[in-house]
Amino acid sequence: MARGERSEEAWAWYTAVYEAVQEIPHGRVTSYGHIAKLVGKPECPRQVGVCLKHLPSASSDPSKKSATWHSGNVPWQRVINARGGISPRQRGPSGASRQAAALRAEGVEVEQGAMGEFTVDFGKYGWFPDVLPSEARLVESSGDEDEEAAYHT
DNA sequence: CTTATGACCGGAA
DNA sequence: TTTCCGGCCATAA
Repeated sequence: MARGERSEEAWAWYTAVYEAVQEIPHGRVTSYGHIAKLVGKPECPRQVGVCLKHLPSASSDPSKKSATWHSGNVPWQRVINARGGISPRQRGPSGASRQAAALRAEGVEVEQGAMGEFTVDFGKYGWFPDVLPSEARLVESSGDEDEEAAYHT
């Protein structure tokens, strides 16, 4: 592929990830892997983390909204790992604790293990739709030959 | 230029 | 149960 194609592809990837993250309801959480699956790249959960790492901080100055995506409009804190835990950043624990605090602020119970690791109960707060709500709307109007799968808790 | 390593995951051993 | 491995690709050294 052409070199110029790379950046364009990357932009699409970042956009898809950020939009998917924005669909996570308030007070719920999901995993990197699930976001990756929702955007069509189930084998790239790692790159989801890369996107969030690159997510700029929200500008406290409203007149200076340079970036479309930032921590003010993308609920990055609702994305945790598949084990239901907040992975400790390499850069120090402040990031993880900040994420835990952000989740608690919206009503999510975050427990802390003996090792200082933060965990969330997916049984209570997990959000794992088969497809994005925006896409699910399209499925609704399609043929209903597909039998509704039994869904139990 | 080449390696190594991540805000990761699922399956195999 | 645990550990290991391949895959993805942006960055750092």
